Parts: sequence; structure tokens; C-alpha cells
Amino acid sequence: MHDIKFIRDNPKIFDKKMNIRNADISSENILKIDKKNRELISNLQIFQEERNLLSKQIGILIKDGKDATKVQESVKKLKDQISLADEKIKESENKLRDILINLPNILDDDVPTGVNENDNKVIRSWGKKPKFSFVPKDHVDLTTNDKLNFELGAKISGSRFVVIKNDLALLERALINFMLDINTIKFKREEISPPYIVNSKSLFGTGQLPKFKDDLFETDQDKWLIPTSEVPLTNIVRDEILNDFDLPLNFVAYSPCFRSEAGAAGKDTRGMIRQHQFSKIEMVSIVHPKDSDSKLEEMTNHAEHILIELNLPYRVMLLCSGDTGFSSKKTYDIEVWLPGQNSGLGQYREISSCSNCGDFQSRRMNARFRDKENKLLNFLHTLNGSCLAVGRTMIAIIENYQDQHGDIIIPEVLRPYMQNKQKINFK
RNA sequence: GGAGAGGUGGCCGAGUGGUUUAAGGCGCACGCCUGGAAAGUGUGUAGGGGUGAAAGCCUCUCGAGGGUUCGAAUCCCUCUCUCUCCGCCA
Repeated sequence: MHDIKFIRDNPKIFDKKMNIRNADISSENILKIDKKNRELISNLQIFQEERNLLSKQIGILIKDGKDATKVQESVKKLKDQISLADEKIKESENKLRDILINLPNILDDDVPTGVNENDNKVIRSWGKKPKFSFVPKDHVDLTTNDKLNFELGAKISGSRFVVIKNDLALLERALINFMLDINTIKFKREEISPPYIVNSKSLFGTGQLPKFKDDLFETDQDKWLIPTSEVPLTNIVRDEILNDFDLPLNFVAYSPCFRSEAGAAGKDTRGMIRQHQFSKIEMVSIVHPKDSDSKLEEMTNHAEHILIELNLPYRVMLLCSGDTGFSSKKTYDIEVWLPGQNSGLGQYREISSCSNCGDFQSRRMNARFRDKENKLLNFLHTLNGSCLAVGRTMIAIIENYQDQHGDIIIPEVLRPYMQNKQKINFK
């Protein structure tokens, strides 16, 4: 959410930034409402002040045993004016709020302008794409022996669900433990086991609501399935005032993630790439504003580190303006090489997304810290990133580590987590 | 699910309609006292908003939202969270 004071002071910059994001808004419109809003507030407060003074007088008069009916009559008249002014303000404030809560974050200056993912910028690449003496299969063709069972998922739950069995279930569990261990032991993140169901306040805080309601699974009574554990992790600091010396907070969590994929009908229908439910290890950092830029680099490096350990080729993309998420001011996607995609020609697919949300979420959450130097309150900066998406990491391992027999060589770093097995056989 | 008790400042806690303009204590900050410290003592100590160059002035907030009233922490309604007991349960 945007600071109305910023818009007041920098209307031209604001317009330019919103224009880059194709947001249909002008500061002129916003400031008009804001001005009217403030007039109404001043007006109301004059009435309130008078009411308070007169009411106090009534109290004194009654105490002294004097007649107060005359004063009471005049305050009664004020009452109507107050409630009328109150209504007007609510209307005007809601109008302003409706606009502000639906506007995306202001992008960093180094975010390239562009329309869609084709305009994203390659920052760096790592790893050697594996060379096969045969046409590599994708994960669906490799796992036809029931270990990845989409028919069963469809029967039990519906489309975009999968039942993972046997060694692959073990692989998923191994990856979760492996990634959590690196995050906690090596990167010193605090492990959190969060709720997988959250209320709408939390979803508003991180920016999924109200605009992206359709992407979520709603249960009842204001309870929603999390689309990512970014939501519960970031909302840990909602409505809190932290001390600057307690910063940064670095969290990591495993959770399943639930997405309705409403806007993705017909997209990635094959295989496990896009499911309604998937596992993810998520990093969230809560930092002093001066540290958020460097923290984004660090988090991206941490996500890359997992891929390096697993020896999976990847590239880091800086998302362009058209592809950057609503709450983010700058996002790096990490794309892993999937050799079985595109009929064996291979394809890069997103496996992590690391975002610096600046103070955008913390304004929505009212998450602040006290600066010891000047004792002032200020909004925190929040960041989130996958480290990594477990389902897609499984795909990457299956496709990159396949051999001529259609079996999977288990990456060495995972073997201690997999009863020291060397291979997953699909025959 | 049933019954009951609660939610007041960073924390504890007083407050059942009118100078509450939220007592008192703890904690914290700064000062005095002291050779230094403890003790003692004094002052200060929430957030949002409006206005203003600033100092300041005003306004809203006692879990949340409504209502009654000239006036609500206090009375009424709805919701929410916490605790205790019972039931069920991993």
C-alpha cells in the first residue's frame, strides 16, 4: 500500500511509476479525494471539540445542581452534524482506500521495463546442461510405473492433483529435510512450522487480498489455504513494533502451498509443473530498510546454493516491469533446466522467486520498528523467496539425473536423507 | 460441542455514566543524591490522524465493530481471542 504523503509530495514520480506498471490511475484523482477527505476531517473535528466542551459543562452544571437543559439542547443539534460528517468521511476514506489497496508496488529503478516474461533479463547462468546419448524423457514419461500417479490424484481430488508414492515420496521428504537443514544450519535461518490456514487479514497484509482472491482456496469463516508460507511467515510481524537491534529476522519454513490456478486454465496441464497443491521451502526476511537491497541478493544466492549442491543447471532472471508481482519492487526468478521438456529439447522453468517488497507489505500489515538513533517509528522492509519449490526440484532431479535405462541416479547430497539409496528404479 | 470467567498503556493493575484530562505499581530513559554503586528522590515514558514554519493546539483509539446517551473503559447487541471445568479427540 502506498503512503498518501509520498503521493502528495511526489505526484509526478508516482504517476510515472504507476504508468510503468500499467496501473490505470493518476495522482490527480487520488489527491482530489485526499484533499476533500482532509477538509471533511477538519470539519468533523471542530464539531467534536465543541461537543466535548459542552458535554463537560453539562457534567459540571448537573454536579452543581443547576439546570443544564439549554446546553443539552444545543449539543443534541451538534450530534446530527457529527454523524452526518462521520458518514461522509467514511465514504470518502473508503473511496481512497479502495484505490490505494489495489495499486501495485513501486518498482526499483533498475527493473527493466517490459511487457511479459520475454522481456526479463538474464543476470547469470550456472551449471552444465547434461548431455544424453538418447532423447531425454520428461518426468511424466519416466514415472509411468505408478510412483507419480496423476490418475489417482484426479480420482481422489480432481485435476492438478498427484499422488506421489514410494521412492518419490521419499525423495520429496529428503528434499524438504535437505533444504531445511541447509537453511537452518548453513544460513542460520529460524525454522518455523506455520499454520497452513490463515485469515483474510494476513492475506491482505502480504497483498494477495483483495485483488487476487480468485487465485486462492477459501474454506469458510474467513479461513483460507495458504498459497505460500510467505503469508504466515511475513504476518508474524503484523501490528508489531520491533526494536532495530532485533533485526534482521530470518525465517524459513516448509509448507504445502495451495493455489486455485484460476487464470492458468489449459496451461502446464501435463505433469507436476503446475499443481493445486505443492511443497515449498520458503525464506522470509524482515529487515531494516537500508538492508533490503543486499538481503535480496543474499536470499537469491541462498536459493542458488541449493541448486549448486544438487548440481542442477539454472539461470537467474531479473523480472521486467510486466512480470514483477503486485507486492514486489524487485524480483529475481531462478529458472532450472528441465531437459525433458519441449520434446527432449529442454526448457528453463521457474523454481524460485525472490522478492524485495520494501515497505509495501509492512504498510498493509502496520509492521514497524523503532530506530534507536532518532527514536522514530518506521516501516520495516519485507522479503520472501523460495528455497526451493520442492515439486519442481523433484522434476528437475528426475529429468536431469535420468540414465539410459530410464532410472534416476540420486544426487549424492541427498543419499544420506534417502537411506543411502543410489538409484530410483522405474522399471 | 456444553457451562463459566475474562481482554484496560511495554508489563501488572484500579476504575459500573460526568474535572478519568485512565489512579497506583513495575520496567525503561534522563537528572539529583553518592568516592562509586545500591537504596532514596525528581521528571518523563503509547499509537493513528487533522492543523501549523515550529512550539503547540485539536481529534480518534481501553480486544474489534455497531448501538443507547448531551456525555461510555463503564450500559446494550454482534463478533473475536484467552483462561477454567465438562464432553469428544491425534
